[in-house]
Amino acid sequence: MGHSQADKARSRDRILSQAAEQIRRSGLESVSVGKLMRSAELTHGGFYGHFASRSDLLTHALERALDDGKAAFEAKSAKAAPDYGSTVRSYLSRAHRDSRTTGCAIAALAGDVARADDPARQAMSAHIERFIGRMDDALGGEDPDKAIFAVSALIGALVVSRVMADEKRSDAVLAAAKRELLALRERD
Amino acid sequence: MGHSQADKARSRDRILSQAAEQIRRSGLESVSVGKLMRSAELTHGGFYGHFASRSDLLTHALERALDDGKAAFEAKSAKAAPDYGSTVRSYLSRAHRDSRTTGCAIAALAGDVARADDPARQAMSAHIERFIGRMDDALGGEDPDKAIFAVSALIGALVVSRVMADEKRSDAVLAAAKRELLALRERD
DNA sequence: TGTACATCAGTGAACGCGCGTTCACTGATGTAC
DNA sequence: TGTACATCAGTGAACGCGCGTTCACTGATGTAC
Repeated sequence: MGHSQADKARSRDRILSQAAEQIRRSGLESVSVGKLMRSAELTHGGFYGHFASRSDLLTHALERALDDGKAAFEAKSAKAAPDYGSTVRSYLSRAHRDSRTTGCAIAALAGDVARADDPARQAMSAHIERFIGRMDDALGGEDPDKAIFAVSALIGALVVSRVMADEKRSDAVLAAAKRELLALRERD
Repeated sequence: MGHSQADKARSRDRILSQAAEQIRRSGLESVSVGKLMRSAELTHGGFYGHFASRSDLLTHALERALDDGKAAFEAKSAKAAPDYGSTVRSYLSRAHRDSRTTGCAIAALAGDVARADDPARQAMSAHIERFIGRMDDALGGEDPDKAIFAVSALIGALVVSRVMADEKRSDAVLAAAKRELLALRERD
């Protein structure tokens, strides 16, 4: 336990990154202050030096999860201007399906956020819009509806593939969506 | 408080339907035994005459929610063999988006079930497969992948539309998905 | 550069509360005669 | 059909526990001189 300002910043960062992982693993409401602080190697009393309340932490943890997910995803596509095909293939890969804790946080938390308060919905909406924007660019920007639809379908297919109890059927969902979304580019 | 066997069956039914509503409103883990029993106009002690544990109740409540959602949806399409176009239009209506508590439970709970235990994923998987089967019939049964994709995209678009904080953008998600999914039928 | 001291990051006991679950009890139900 | 009684649906007090939050405290940090 350090006492410097730099230590405090590092503590906050550790708390947030543990919280972000936790909400993606088990949902927005799964975070408990005591367990969270223990996982960040601190004691529960110190929590309120970093956040005003558990609910305040949740807002920041959601933002962090969304940023982490985007960063992980953009790191993979590497290039400044990722193309449509590789985004679809990477998003609908089995590796992405199986890494809920590090993958796209929109897919991991959309169901939770749909019933959350306005700040949470605002935060996720902004990330979805950015995702749509990138897809629109990748599609040439001629038909914004295609980008909106592609993003919705990517998220839907990933979520459904994570529900399917039978792995072969789960794979089939990813494969079907991949095929149809790649075909979408050619259409009209 | 009745004491007959018929009364007990009615009590169980009331508990389950309250629980099903609750999990669709606020998520699988939001159910508390005390509040649930109060909402079913009983006291908490009686709960264990109906279910072995809270977790046992959750499994049954999920099944109930899935059945309720399917029933509500099939009642709307009325016919024995609902067609593809009307299913898409009804699923992606603003009315459906705005009635999370009574609409499709797959969309309401997919995110929760993706991180739930195997029984829950089995139960929802079965409902998704049935939905895919109906869509495959409606599409003529020539390309099963199309039905898988359509179901994934319907669920994704509904979930995303429920996240969007701006109502116009939420409407745009529904409209874009509607257009693209109706076009899907004509393709190949 | 060295000392004195205010600041403040982190600790851990304590709080009131709601949770899931158990259990002795009450009294209506429904069956055996 | 009428009575005696076993069954059992539902009640409500009690349990141990973990929760979010507060607070007096400790001791390292970093600043003023």
